[in-house]
Amino acid sequence: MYNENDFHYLYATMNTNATDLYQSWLSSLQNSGYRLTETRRALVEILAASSHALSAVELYDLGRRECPRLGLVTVYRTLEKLEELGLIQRVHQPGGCHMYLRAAQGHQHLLLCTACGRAEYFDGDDLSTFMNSVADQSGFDVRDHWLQLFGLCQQCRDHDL
Amino acid sequence: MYNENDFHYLYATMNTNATDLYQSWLSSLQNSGYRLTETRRALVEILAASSHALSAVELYDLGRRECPRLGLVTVYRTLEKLEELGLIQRVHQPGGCHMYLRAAQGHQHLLLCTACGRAEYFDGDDLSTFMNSVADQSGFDVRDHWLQLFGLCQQCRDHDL
DNA sequence: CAGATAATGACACTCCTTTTCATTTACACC
DNA sequence: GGTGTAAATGAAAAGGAGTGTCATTATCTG
Repeated sequence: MYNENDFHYLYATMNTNATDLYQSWLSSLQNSGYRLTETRRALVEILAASSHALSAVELYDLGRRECPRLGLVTVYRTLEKLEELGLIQRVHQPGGCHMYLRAAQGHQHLLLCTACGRAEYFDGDDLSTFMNSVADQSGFDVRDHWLQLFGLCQQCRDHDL
Repeated sequence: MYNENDFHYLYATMNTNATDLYQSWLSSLQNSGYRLTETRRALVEILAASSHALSAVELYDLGRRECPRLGLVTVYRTLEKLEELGLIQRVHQPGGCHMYLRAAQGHQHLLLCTACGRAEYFDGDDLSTFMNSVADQSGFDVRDHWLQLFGLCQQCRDHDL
């Protein structure tokens, strides 16, 4: 079962995609006039590599491994900047709504494993037909949507039997 | 624009549907061994009649009109019980995730007006085809989903013209 | 290398929510 | 209808998450 304190689940080793993401996030920060500090690099690296949505405290604990002097305030401020730049986004789950994950690209939607907490994006079919029919029936001018799916990821299904 | 303190928007006069809901919620509470107090009736009445998701404090302020001695603690406990019974559910919005609304029935999904805050349910087309295709592609065993649409409701569109 | 200023971490503070506890109230039973 | 028991209430206090303040440190520019 998913254990919030088991960082093995929270922080996978960095793969090529994550490295690209890491570099591009650093560029984004720099292009927006933000400085690249050791602390910030560490936090960005963790977030870019994470396969799970992270809370501020989880990120704080992970960050302190590399920067023992890290303060929780810095974590909040870093999350704030990354969200402002559209690089990460908040993830809402039944258990809590203050977790952060790399932002969706285009029409991606979120798949969350209820057992291990893993978060994945999938490229959603276009839902605009559906949305238009809703708009017609309701009188709403639909401008945005959130779609999240919950279930068991491949690994957790395998473990179960 | 939507003003949190303007209760006219938050608490419409009770219509027939709301009365039915109110009565059935009271029965649910009673059937589960909970007692029907004056305070509880008032809070249930407000929630059943509300066209907007309400925060604890909003419910508190509305409740105090009928029960001036009402405490905020009671509001939290009442929300807890109603949620436990599946009568209300939390609504997650960009601005906050601690608002409550009557629970969705069956395959209903949520429509939220970003201008006035009005919340409506619509009977969603069955998304199971879509979900199956996601399951096939991702390896996830999809068990549940959240779908929320954001936009402008009819009234707010008219006002904006 | 030096100056300007962004970023940091410690501390204090606010806001939302939960816990504790004495009092009040609803319901079941007689 | 009274009466007893246990749930429900409200006040006060405690807990936790997130935000401001400020002196110090670090980054980037020139």
